Formats: sequence, structure tokens, C-alpha cells
Amino acid sequence: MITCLVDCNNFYCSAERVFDPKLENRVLLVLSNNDGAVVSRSAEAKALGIEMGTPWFKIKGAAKRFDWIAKSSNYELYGDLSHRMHELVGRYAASAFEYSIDESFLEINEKREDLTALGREIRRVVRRNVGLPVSVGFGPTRVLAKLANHGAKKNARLNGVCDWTSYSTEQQERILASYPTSETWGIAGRLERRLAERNIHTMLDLKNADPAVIKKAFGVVVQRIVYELNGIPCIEIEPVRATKQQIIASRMFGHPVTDPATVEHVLSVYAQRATARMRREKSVAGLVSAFAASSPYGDDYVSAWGQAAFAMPTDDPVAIAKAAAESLREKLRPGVKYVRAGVMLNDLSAASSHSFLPMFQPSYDHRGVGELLDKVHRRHGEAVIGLGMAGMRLGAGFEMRREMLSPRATTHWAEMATVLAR
DNA sequence: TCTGGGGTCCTAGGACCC
DNA sequence: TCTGGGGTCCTAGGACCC
Repeated sequence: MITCLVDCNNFYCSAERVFDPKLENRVLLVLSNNDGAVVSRSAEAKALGIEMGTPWFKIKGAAKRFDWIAKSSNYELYGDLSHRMHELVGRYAASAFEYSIDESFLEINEKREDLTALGREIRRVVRRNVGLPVSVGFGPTRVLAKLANHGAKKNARLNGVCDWTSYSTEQQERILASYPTSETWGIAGRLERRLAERNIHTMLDLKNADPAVIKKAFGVVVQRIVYELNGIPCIEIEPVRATKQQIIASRMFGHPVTDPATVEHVLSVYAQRATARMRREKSVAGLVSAFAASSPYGDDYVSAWGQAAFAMPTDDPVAIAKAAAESLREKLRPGVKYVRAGVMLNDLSAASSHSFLPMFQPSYDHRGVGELLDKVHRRHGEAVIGLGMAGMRLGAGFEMRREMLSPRATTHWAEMATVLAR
């Protein structure tokens, strides 16, 4: 089998352009929640050297001066376009694996003659039907397909498609020797530094390293990467997991919070959000954890962490919200400037796998509260009802700042794109 | 004033069992 | 002198990905 990686170029930026052609050929940035930092850059923005993760406040002035365009992240739009893209490319393979919001791994039959032609076809079809530009890489393993995809993006002559297997051994080695280890999928800064101590600097060095020595020094994860670089597949294509193993709801606040009661209220809201997501997956949690922390950029970094286990796994928002808030109650210190908090649901399992004897069923009188909340939220939105005095609403300073939000053109009738004929 | 959020997998070490 | 050994489960922390 040959592995094929289809990856959308600058996904969030490209998604913004689908319904707004004015954004073509412009320096375009998409910002994280609260318009905090840059999370996607158009090719024009990359060419200017604007880095991923740059805080928006640092470049806001320049953006205005030079007429760059920034957009708040519109996850509803991205999610819907992503779904369409995955569905479409999945038709080209016997098995497809959605690796992330903008990447699909496809397993292609080796006998297929012209992989490059297939890649071009996928590109053309996604562009025409969904409006997104994708790059396509083919290789005998996932790591090499990833590298081929990278090449397809960087090298304009390839027209967005690169087939690793079409190169001679000499060509392959020359390419591998030109990349640092950190360009390898699965190797980042820390491992790069540790590899360098052993005189392993390029992807070719890594390919030629002794797998047994690598396993001893870096563990099985890096050993697998060595094998993959040598064309031996050992990172499995897993079936899409039906349900998540962990659900996290967490946010930076717009401004520091020094009052523990406010942090507790925020935790209650995050717990309700996490629970709602878990209920959609029909899972139950055995463990809830909560954390709150001050800014990691300040000198006096403080964090608090607590958790609570349930006697029986639950999806009851009342029990979960209560447990999340209580697990931190003693640990929050007045006066600390908290800028971030979160709730994690762990130890998840399918709700249907637990059938409780009546005596073990929750005895509280809020059985059915979860269903009721789900129903109301579906019909009238999240903000209208929730637990506790302020329900699901957070105070003015907590509402997400999204000042440059585009329309949700594919999921809301009222925000559909309009075309004017002249 | 302002710096993302949501995930996965692996490993080491301790507790415990027989 | 010499003091079992192998297995499982759990958890915290590390590293990485997009």
C-alpha cells in the first residue's frame, strides 16, 4: 500500500477566502480565541515573516498601516468545510483516516499506475467542489508521505503534488540531507536538541541511525520514525476513534481575575460546556479535574489543580459542575491574578456500557436535568439556560472577543453568501 | 492592558498481587 | 556472604501534533 496525505494549505485562511474573494492575494491572518494570537497565515503573510503565535496586540498597528486583513476564528465555518473536504477525498481510497481538521491520510493501492495524476485529480476536485486548495503527498510510510506533502507545498514546480516513490535513491538522500531533524513529523525542538548531542542533525542522519540505539536513548516513538524514514511502515492507520478519551474546556480570560468566587463560577460554566460535549458523544466520565493558573509570562507563576473521582461514571451536569468547582475550592488564593482556567473530563466510557441497579442510580433529584438542558440548548442556544445563579453566562469581560468574525456561510441561513449580478 | 485550545501516545515508578 | 520475581494497574509528566 501507498500512503497519501491530503493537507489543506493555510487551512483557516483558505476557508475565509472561500466566500470572500476580496481576501485573495492579500496578507491575511486568522486569530485565536479572544483575538489573542495569530493561528493561520496566508502565503503573503508568511512571506513577510509574520510568525505563528504572534500576539495580535504586537502587530495590530502594523496591520492597520499596511492594510493587512485579520479575521477572528470562525470554527463553525472551518468545521463544516473540513467535513466536506474529508468526505470528498475519502472517496478516492479504500480506507481514509481524518488525522486533523485539515488533513486526511488515504491508503492507496500500490498497483495504481500514475500517483501524480491521481494527486492532481484530488486537488482539482477539492478546489472545484469545496473551494479549498490542497497539497497531496505520496510515500511508502506516513512519515515519508508527510515529507512529500511538505515538498509539494514548498516547491512551486511540483504543482501541489509530490510522489516520494518517483525519486531515485540518490535524489531521496539528497533531499533528506537538506532537512534538519526537526522537520520530521514527530520530532520537535527538544528531541532535535537531544539528537544533535549524538551528532544526528539531518533527516538523513536520522534515517541512517541504528534503531536499537535510538530506542534505548529516545524510546519506541523515535525508533518508529527511524523505521518509517527507511520506508518500513510502523505507525498504524488507526480506525477513527468513535469517542474521545478526554474532553477539555479551557480558556484564557480577557483580563486577570483575583476573586476565587469568580474563578469558581467560570469553572462551573466550563464544566457544563465539557459535559454537553461529552453527552453528545454519549459518554460518561469517571474523573473530573479542574485547574486555574496565573500568567506563565509573569514572574510569579501560580497554578492550582484538583480532581474528583465519581463512585459511578456520570454525565450529570449538576454533579460534574459541582465536583469541578469543589475540587479547587480550598486551593484558590485570593489576590492571585488568574488568567486561565479549565475543566477536564477523564476516564471516559460509553454510557451504554453501564447499566445501574436502581440502588446505585444517582439518588439526587436532578435525574433528567442533562436531557432537559440539551434540548433547550439545541433549540434556543447555549446562553439561555444553565446551572447556578448566572447559568451559562459569563460576565462582560469573559465573552469571547471576536471583532473580525466572518459569516457562517454554510451553516446559517441568515449568513449565507449572496451574489450580486450586474 | 493585550501571548490559543484541544488532543494523543509513551514512559517511569509506585502499589499491589501471587 | 547470601534476602524472589514476574505481572498488572495506575498516575504524573514529558513530548509531540495541528
